[in-house]
Amino acid sequence: MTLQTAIESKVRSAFEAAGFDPALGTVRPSDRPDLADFQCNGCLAAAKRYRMAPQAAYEKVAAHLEGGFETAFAPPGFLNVRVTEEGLLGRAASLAGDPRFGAGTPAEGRRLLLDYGGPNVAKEMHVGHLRSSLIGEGLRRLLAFAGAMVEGDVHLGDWGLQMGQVIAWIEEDVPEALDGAPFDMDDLRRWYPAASARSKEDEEFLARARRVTAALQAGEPRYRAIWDRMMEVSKAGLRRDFDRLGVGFEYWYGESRYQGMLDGMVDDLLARGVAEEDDGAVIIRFEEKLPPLILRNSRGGYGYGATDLATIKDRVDEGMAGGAPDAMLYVVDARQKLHFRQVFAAAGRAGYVSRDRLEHIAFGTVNGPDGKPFKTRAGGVMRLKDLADMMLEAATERLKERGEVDTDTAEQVAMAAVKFGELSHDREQNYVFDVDAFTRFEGRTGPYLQYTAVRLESLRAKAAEVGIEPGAPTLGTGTRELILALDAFPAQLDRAVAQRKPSVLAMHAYDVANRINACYAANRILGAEDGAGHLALLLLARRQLVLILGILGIEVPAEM
RNA sequence: GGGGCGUUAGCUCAGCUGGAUAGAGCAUCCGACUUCUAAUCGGACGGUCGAGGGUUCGAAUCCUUCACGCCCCGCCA
Repeated sequence: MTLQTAIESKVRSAFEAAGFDPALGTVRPSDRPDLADFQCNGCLAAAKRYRMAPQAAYEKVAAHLEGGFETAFAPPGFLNVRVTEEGLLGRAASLAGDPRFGAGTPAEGRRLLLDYGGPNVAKEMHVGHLRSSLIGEGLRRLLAFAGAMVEGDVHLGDWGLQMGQVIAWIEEDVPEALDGAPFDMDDLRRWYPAASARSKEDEEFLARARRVTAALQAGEPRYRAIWDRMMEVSKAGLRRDFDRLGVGFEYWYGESRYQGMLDGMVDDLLARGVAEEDDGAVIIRFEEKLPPLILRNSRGGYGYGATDLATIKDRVDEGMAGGAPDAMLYVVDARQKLHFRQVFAAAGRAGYVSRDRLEHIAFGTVNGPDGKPFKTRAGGVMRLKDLADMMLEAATERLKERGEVDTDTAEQVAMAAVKFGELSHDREQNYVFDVDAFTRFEGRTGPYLQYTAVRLESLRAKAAEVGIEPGAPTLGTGTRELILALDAFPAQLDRAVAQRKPSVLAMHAYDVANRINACYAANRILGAEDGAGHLALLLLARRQLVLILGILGIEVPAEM
């Protein structure tokens, strides 16, 4: 049990014993660490509800409080709690024997299917894919740690007009490829944007792309063959990018998987009166002021409304390992919010799955320093690989200042900067992608967290050399703050899980690291009388830090 | 026109759902390595919380109006 929950339980009982609503006894970390470790604001509410002075309410509650902590009244009506030194040391001792640091399993037994990544075939991944990939992977690890059974599906954009566009482009510009001439990711990287750009300005080309799309979907062998090869080349490239980020999936399904289901699904929905025809298109209407979802356009083609709905049906029917998921989580750009509301409502209406089992984990746009969606100086989007290489170069430069550069270490540092840079932001907000800020490794960054862990390991080794082994934790400058931070982990985990936000844990990790470093600076280990006790505490904190970094997908190098 | 999100320190962002003196990082300035990794630590500077009105003991937080910005709105995904 954490200090916070233990104290809260006592405070609530005291409120009850005093004749007040126990719900008023909510305890939280204090806003004023100079005055208290925890605070309860319930006396203010009690004063109002039971018509008495806040201090009188406090006196009544305090009369029933005892054990392990000191309380004080502070105007206008705060109940301040200070943990005793014995209480702190006791908590440190109990944490030392707990690999999970008191963390519960708020997602225990839940079977969750996570849809994230979502790259398009034939198109290289760029910085825009970072958010979905890293938030998705972070959530997967977070939820798994919280006791859930989680599986991920990359949900490739491998079908539809975009594919027709590229094939139409190939047919015209590099017809030999259609006849079997080899091509690679670099070729695809040129073709896709060219095809996409041309579709916007050349109506005739767009019309042709539509015909190609229809033919591909109808199974035209030559188109199908080149599509297969594009998939092969593309997936290999995507795997490289995902591997480098440490992002993995159980399923590499794509939109193409559901194509065979669409006719039957739409017919069924029409027959059951869930869907209806309108202007030649098939749509689902909603009672709420929600625009209808288009399943099939007037030309008989299917868009992603139909595909996404079929995906849900398939995930319920085929499920994950061991059956249907309890919930499906979509880590997708916030701009798709309306679309998912429609699709989720449609899934509910169709009877595939109830809406409360579908969640859109929306995230904001990555903007450039100008406040508009991020573009490179050249005006294009930055490739994921280019970003990673740029980070690697920056990390290598930094490591050079210390001596020999280990390539793996440089890569770990670079990825830590990328991941923490992403995961420390609230996913729901847009954020500014600033190259200079990203390649800085000081302050609230991934490398700072790694550095904190690395120097402690170094310290442990040096201490061992001179015969200092971690002993029973002792208190010193900054140790109170450190133990309180470690104690807060279970609550932060609960919050991160409830809000589906790895960023909550990222912030907590920084908090822990910050306090570790303060202790490190203030308390000498080697040659100090209580060195063994402080070392124990630092290493305990390091263990929690490394645990959280693991959840965030950040590795800790041996040296840096 | 309808809807969503946002506006907090020079910059980038927190602020645990109504509480104390609104907090970090970066930037700037001042300190701290002959002894454990200075990618660090300590301190200073810096804010009419977009504007007005309201709700109440109390508002960055809730309601409302307005301004500005980004985004979405039946046959692209």
